[in-house]
This record gives sequence, C-alpha cells and structure tokens, in this order.
Amino acid sequence: MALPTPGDAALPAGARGRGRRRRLVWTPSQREALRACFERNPYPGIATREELAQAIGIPEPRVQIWFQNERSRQLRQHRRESRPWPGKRGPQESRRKRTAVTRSQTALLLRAFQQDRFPDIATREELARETGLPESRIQIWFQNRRARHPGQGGGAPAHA
DNA sequence: AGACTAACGTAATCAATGT
DNA sequence: ACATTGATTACGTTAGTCT
Repeated sequence: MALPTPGDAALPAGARGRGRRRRLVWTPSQREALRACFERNPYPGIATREELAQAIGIPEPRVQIWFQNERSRQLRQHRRESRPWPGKRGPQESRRKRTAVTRSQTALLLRAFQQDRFPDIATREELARETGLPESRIQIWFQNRRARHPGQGGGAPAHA
C-alpha cells in the first residue's frame, strides 16, 4: 500500500517473471493538464510531450502512453456512438529524433534478447544503465526486434 | 466483485540512415 | 534503389486501483 516496496523486494532472480513498471496514479491537476493538452491535439509531437511532461512532473514516456490509451478510449467511444473521429489534422508535429544505436549497444542488447525476448522492467532498466540508452528506447527496441526476428531466444510469449 | 485504466503486447506503417 | 531499423499508430490484453 505504501511506498516501501510492493512486498517482493528481492526477486528469486532465477524465476524473474512478468514484472511491470509500477503503475502511476494521476493527481487531479495532472489529469486536467493531460486532458487540456489532448483537446488541443490528440497527436502531440515530441516537443509538446516533453513540455507537458515537464509541466506535470511525469516522465515523457508515461505521457506518450497516456495519449495512446486516451486515443483508444476516444476512438472506441466515437465509433460506438457512430460519431466521426475529428482526427485533429493540424500541421503534423515532429517525431522523436531517431536514436542512434551503436554497434556495441546493439551487441549488448542482442545478447540480452537471446536470453529473454520479454525482459521485465528491472532488466530493461539495467540494460538502459549498461547501454546509456533511455529505458523507453530499450522497450521499443525489443518490440521491434521481436516483430522482425521471431523464433529466437528462450522467453516464451506465455499464451496460445 | 466489477469498472476503469496504466502498462504492455502485436501488426502495420512511416521515416531516417547507411549501403 | 534498396535494406535495415527506430518511431508511431490502432487495437487487443494484462494487471493494479478504486468504488
């Protein structure tokens, strides 16, 4: 319930299973800021996301995920009510700049991938520390890698 | 217990960069 | 020109929060 660890401080290390990042709980003022920004543009570029993240004191990747989830909610509701999605076609804001992954970083990630295609948050944080890349980029790297190189490594999808 | 939703997954696609 | 690969999208699933 409180901050001091959810209970399983030291994982068995051998059986590290599905460990997600700790779920955030928005404050009312953070919700307000997110919704206001969304109303202006449901497809914010990296600059807008960074600015908002800074303003409400939340990491940018969490803001990005919130926008993805919020669009899903809105799209579904609009579809359910047979209402058109306003698309919000303003001038397209720019993406995050492509991250340059070096040879050694790739090699390190590749080794990790061969061991586990679905690294938990602790492992991703560790890889982030070892490579110097942001954890969010590590996560994307694994998503792209899994999609493009199926059938490698040991980690199982864990579902039919 | 059930509703809501952050976190996370896939698949398709856009787009930068190197050859 | 083309291949490789990082970034973004839609949409579905998993699991934590809250009533």
